[in-house]
Amino acid sequence: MKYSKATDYALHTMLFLTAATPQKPIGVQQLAERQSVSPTYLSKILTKLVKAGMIESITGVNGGYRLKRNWEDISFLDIIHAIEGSASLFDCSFDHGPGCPIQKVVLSAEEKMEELLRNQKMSDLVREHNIVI
Amino acid sequence: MKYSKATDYALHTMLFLTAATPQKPIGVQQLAERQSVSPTYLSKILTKLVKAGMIESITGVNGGYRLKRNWEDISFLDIIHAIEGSASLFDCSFDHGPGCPIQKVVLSAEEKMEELLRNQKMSDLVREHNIVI
DNA sequence: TCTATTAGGGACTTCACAGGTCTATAATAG
DNA sequence: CTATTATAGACCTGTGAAGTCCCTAATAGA
Repeated sequence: MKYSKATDYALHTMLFLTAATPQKPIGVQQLAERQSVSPTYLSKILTKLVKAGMIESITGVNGGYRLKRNWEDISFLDIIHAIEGSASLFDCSFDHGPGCPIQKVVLSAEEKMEELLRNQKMSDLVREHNIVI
Repeated sequence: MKYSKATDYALHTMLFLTAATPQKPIGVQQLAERQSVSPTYLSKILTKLVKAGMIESITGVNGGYRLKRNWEDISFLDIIHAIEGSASLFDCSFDHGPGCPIQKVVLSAEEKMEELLRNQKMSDLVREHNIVI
């Protein structure tokens, strides 16, 4: 069980955009170079973030990607869910009447993890670590 | 990102063995029937639990699988790690000097989840829920 | 209005791995 | 000796991650 590389790319791109936070959008070309990934592939990933409403894209010359107004509230969990989906990481496929006790345990553990990821905003991370681009 | 079905089978088998806790070993045939999975496949999974030292197998007539002496201390995390491996669920593949801040966040979240899974013993679950086979 | 530049989308490929099956081998109770 | 049980290895199949390629749409600037 692992998070996908796409999630890795998404988190790092958001870190970069948050640390840069320019009015001027940043092209996928530039974003892709920093992570040694192909621009076409990265653009597919970023399109998911656009659809999730975290960033916006500007087509045409001098276009690219840029954070939206609510960017200070974006959490790690937001980004991860946008890429990985929001399905829970365990499904009991067995049949023991009402509610599997195993499922309950694993889901409460998952909830602990998500709680931390929900409370960790990307903007706070940038501020705390004094990350500058 | 999901836990494998193998983990599902392993957890349920351990729940069953813990609730039954007989001196007499239980055959994979019987264990497999309850979960509607093939005996050969389940035996592959249980072999991992044997190698991890959680259960022991007895070959031959009236053989099967049985918990080992330390069975009361076996946690969810023990079982999950035996099946899924112990690798962390996120690897930063980017290069930002010493220590990726994103990696730190995700790993601390994972640690929260594992903490709960480590503290939840299968034997406690059986006792609390009064599970009887 | 044309052109260079940018993102979006669909079709496709490749590879690894989950989730099995099948068969042969080894151990052991009776 | 035989029936029963676990173990191991080879094999198969489907799915999803991780990309690539190419065509289309939008738009800033000449």
